[in-house]
Amino acid sequence: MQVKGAAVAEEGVGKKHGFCAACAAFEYNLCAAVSDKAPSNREQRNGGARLVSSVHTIPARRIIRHPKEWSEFVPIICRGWAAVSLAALDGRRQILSFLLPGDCVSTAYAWHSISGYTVEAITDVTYRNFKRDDFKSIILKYPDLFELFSKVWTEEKTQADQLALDLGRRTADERIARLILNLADRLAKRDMMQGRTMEFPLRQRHIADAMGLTPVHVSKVLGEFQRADLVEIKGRSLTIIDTAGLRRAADWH
Amino acid sequence: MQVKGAAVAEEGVGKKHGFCAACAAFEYNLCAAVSDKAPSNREQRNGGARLVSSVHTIPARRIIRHPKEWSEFVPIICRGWAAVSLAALDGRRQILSFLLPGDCVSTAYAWHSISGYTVEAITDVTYRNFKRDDFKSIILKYPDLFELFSKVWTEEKTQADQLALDLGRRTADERIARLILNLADRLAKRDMMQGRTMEFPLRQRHIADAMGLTPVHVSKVLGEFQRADLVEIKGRSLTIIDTAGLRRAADWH
DNA sequence: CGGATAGTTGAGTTATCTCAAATGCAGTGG
DNA sequence: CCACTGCATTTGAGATAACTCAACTATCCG
Repeated sequence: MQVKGAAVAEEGVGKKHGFCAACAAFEYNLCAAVSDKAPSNREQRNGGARLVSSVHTIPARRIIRHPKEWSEFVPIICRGWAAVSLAALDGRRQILSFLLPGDCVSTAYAWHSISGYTVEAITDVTYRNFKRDDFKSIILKYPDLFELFSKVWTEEKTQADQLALDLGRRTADERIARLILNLADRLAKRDMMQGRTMEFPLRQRHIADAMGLTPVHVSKVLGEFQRADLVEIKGRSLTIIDTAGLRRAADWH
Repeated sequence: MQVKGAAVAEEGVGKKHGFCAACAAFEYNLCAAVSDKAPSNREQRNGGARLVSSVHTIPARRIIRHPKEWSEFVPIICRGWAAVSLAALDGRRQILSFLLPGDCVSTAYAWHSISGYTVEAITDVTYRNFKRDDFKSIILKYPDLFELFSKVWTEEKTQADQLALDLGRRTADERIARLILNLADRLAKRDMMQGRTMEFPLRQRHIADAMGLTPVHVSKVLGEFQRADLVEIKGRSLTIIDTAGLRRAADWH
């Protein structure tokens, strides 16, 4: 499938703004990373360049990227939630990040064939594969697109570093509270919050794998949080009831 | 101080190869990151561009970068060991990486003013500050220098992700064994190993802060390792006695 | 309805932490 | 050269956060 300039009207990200999906993705990420600047008009700029990409839809629990795969595509999430993880030899898993619509699995994919990471759909996911070389040259061609990209890149690193701080130095309660607040923030930037309520498709084993804990323990902590009226989890959605309390529990800035 | 092409003869990295310090640093990092390719001749290429930089030397334990500082310089280590860390509000610290000669504090510094990180000298350290804008434009000007840079960047991210896996999913023994093996690898790439012996200036609190543990516990683990004849630590140097055993303890690939 | 996956709860275990005291060791000033 | 101060390390005893195991319940989906 070929995408040229403003030619794509697509579900989720693409649809919303009605221009090139890759740019939309980065605009999203830029918002998340840096400011609230409204997406600008980028159509004519990419008018000349051709960004080859293909859309895929995959059901929940399915693998999007296998750790042994050396792909030459840059995947960007259009709809749904996914998880990027790393595994030790004996199978212990660590989830490095949850991907939301507009997220790139990793900006590193833009430069090199990467392997070792597992990307897994949490909900049904639709994503878009960009050919690395095209992606790369588009980014390098337009300086402010590159600027955007480098911000996303930096933001990605910041997140990774914060994760290390969480895993190394915070208690289970703090970690889980932070995860919730973090997700709430990211969803808010995407207009995916209904007030204080968010869609929350994560299973407790996802939370456990992301925060270096056991599902059993996650259950206990989440139970406490609910009994303390910090949050309410019902069905597959989560409502933050006591923001201040949750922040306190999270040792939030 | 101005550095132009091959004009610099400098201690450590620079001296060894006798060409532009920034390139040398990246060559080093490239070696560490990707391959063993011998540094190529890069003089004439940078002949036209001017890279402004200044050299600083700082005693052990002193801060190189304060978390509240928004600097417009990209610091690269020339000599000595340093640590990059992040702190929570209440002072809990997580060391994200140890910097060796040739390392850039973070490639993210090349694009943005970053704050929040502490960089601290472990031994006496001499480092070089490059003006960000110059640094940036040099990198963008020469495609294969950019290629190099992107590899370092990717490697940095890989390390951060592995750290998360370590902190989230591995035992104290594994973490410490891996840290040692990791450092040995990195030092070997820099020709800084004498056989199986390396200079080892880390205090146990550095190891603790890097691996999300307590100094007390680090002491105990290190004690076991020595009693089990895996390593020997004497003065400020460490010798790997039983590589296979240490690897086993580390759950090494 | 049945079979799988997910979540809850309790009891007992363990890795790691905290506290504290003792020792070593390096640099400083008298 | 010695005493002194400030760090670093070692060691032990006791505390605790998080884990394991296991049984039970709830939820989902064909």
